[in-house]
Amino acid sequence: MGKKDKILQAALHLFVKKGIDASSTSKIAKQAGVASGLIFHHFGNKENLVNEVFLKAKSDIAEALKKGFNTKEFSEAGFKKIWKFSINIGLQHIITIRFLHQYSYSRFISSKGRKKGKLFFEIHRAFYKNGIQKGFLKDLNMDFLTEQIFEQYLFTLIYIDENKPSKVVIQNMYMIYRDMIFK
Amino acid sequence: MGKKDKILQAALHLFVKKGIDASSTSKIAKQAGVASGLIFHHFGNKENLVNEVFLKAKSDIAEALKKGFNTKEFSEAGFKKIWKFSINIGLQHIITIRFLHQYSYSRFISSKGRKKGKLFFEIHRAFYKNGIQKGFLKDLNMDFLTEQIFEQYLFTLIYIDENKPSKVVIQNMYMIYRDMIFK
Amino acid sequence: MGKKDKILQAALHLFVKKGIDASSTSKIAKQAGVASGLIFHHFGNKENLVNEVFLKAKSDIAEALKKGFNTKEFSEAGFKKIWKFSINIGLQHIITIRFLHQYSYSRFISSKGRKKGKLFFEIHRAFYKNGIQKGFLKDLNMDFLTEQIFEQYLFTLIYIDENKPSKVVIQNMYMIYRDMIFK
Amino acid sequence: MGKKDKILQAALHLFVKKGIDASSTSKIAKQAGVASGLIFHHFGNKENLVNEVFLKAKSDIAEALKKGFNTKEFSEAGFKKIWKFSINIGLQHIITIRFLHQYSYSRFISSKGRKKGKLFFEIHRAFYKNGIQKGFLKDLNMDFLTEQIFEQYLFTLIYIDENKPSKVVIQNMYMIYRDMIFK
DNA sequence: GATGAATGAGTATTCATTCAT
DNA sequence: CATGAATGAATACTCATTCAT
Repeated sequence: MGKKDKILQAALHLFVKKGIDASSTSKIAKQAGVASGLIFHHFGNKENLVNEVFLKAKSDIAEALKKGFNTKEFSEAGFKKIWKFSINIGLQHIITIRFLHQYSYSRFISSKGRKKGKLFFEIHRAFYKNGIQKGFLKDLNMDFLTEQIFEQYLFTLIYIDENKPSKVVIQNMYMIYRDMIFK
Repeated sequence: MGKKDKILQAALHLFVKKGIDASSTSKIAKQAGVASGLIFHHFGNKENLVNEVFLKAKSDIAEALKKGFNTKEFSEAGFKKIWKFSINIGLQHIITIRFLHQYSYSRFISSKGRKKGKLFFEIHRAFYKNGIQKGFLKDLNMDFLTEQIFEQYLFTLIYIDENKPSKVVIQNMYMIYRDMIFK
Repeated sequence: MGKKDKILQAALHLFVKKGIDASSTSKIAKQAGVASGLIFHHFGNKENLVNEVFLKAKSDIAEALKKGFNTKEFSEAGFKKIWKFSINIGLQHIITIRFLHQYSYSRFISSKGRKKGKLFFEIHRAFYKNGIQKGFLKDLNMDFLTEQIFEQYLFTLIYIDENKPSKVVIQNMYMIYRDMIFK
Repeated sequence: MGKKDKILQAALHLFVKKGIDASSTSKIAKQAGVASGLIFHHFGNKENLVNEVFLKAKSDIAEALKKGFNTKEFSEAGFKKIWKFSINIGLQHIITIRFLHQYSYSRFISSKGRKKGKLFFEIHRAFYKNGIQKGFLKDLNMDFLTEQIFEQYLFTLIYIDENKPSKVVIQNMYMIYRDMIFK
């Protein structure tokens, strides 16, 4: 892995563990095993670093989730399959998920970064749109719907990771999820 | 207002606007119009100050919401009334709400503080419990249910504050909310 | 001497010896025997410190020179007396003089500071004005005249300090000086 | 223009605008449109670069002024002609002039560099010497005289550049200049 | 209760310089 | 000749906290 990637990785982990403000650039550099100046050579300043971590996080999750979408045709069974798959993927990327939960809507992410980040999930938007058109899903504002679903997705993953609930509880969680958006 | 309260108020506003890490005690003191040393005279250290801000926030919201609960008997109509009332109250205390959204589950709040904070909402837990017993609500783990509801409440308020949605959209938001927890 | 004054003094000496850019605030603090943070407590930032050093320098010199002016009435004999007196005073404050020579017209001094600094020399301006009115001095733009004279004064002092010239040479220097401005 | 010359030019401009300490090698490289390493390839270190900029500056000015000296025979009329010519030349090279004014006697220029720099002005020294011998100029120490004249020349140019004075004022400035050194 | 001078470790960032390519 | 990634010491400035008044 190149040194730039090592910085991104170390930053992601520290941001989640300690918070962005409390993760000094020198600690990030030490953790990444590079000179402190290299962060500024590659990213210019800490703010840019944070935004690049964010973009990589969104991109990584979007990439990993993509494999679950083998169709644009919405169906309830298909949705449940995707949900299960997505939860599994999310638990495999739990650090990245935690970062997104903590910072997606924080002052650390510029609105430019937020906009760029949304582009990675076009495939999901299309799927939900199809669900609305076919009459499965509530006819909600698309923007609100997708944000709500993603927030809920993140919250669910963190709850699972922290409380290791039984299969029954997870089943309950799915139901809540489904009832929120299905007609 | 006493100087101690001025400090608490200034801290709340700065924490929401700039973040806790980025709100230095000296800036808080300046904003409150008091000497920097006074914060340590009253609160000992910054950590204690943060936790007292948190406790006051929870207490203020709980106190304000109390007036909406004139019964412990759960009913769908009563729930909707309370929901509307709570949204109005929340928008009147939007700064406090934002603070709770950002920091309730953050590393800044000690587990002791979090526990204390839950006590203020006994009245709500009782109400939901009654809702489960009467068969209105899904038979979910009480802890998960209340956390989920409060998170959802905060998210809704912030979405409304930021996007000023139409009555129809707010109605939709209520429906999502209701379908999540009602059987 | 208070700690604030110790900082001003240490800064003056370092600025002259090493240059302003090369005199780090931590070196200034160490030289002054105070904590590094105290500079920022008292002056806010390095720029302000530099400007306060400048103002103190101008004020100190102006104060010391004042004693030489017991009249506002210009005369050639009086002028020569004042010149000799001023040279002696200047040599006693040679560090301060060097600071003014190096930085009075540098980018380190704000135009606001420069303006304030001029006020200290009202007494001189009045004296030269009188000299022009009485027909002793060339009828030059007052602003140009006084700046020219002060620059020349600083240059002379530094030449004397560095080359320790004989009385004859100093006499020559006076003549140059006189011929520049006398009709 | 070769890349080496581009570096020298960019350095000159930045040194005048921002100061030498505040002009980092990487900024110089960026301004010159070359890779940062190239400065060290050509000049070894920053100090050498500064001294080469200085030498080029002196050489450029000396070269440009040379054309005004078509005689070694001093005369008052000749001197005035040369003065006017030199002021015009100086204004055409104002950046270079400013560099010399700021740094000729600064700690950035090594004594070796200063000595080398003086060689470019042999033609002037000879001219003034002739002026002393012929009884036009005061019988001052040659070293003091030439330094004084050059300092005065630089100061005059900067005053003109900054204040755009009228012809009358410039005429006054010449008179001061003349009276300083003429018997 | 209230002030604000004083501390010194810590922060983001810059810098001159090196070196493999 | 030319590039730009990489280094780590140094810099201006901030911070939580203490303490004498």
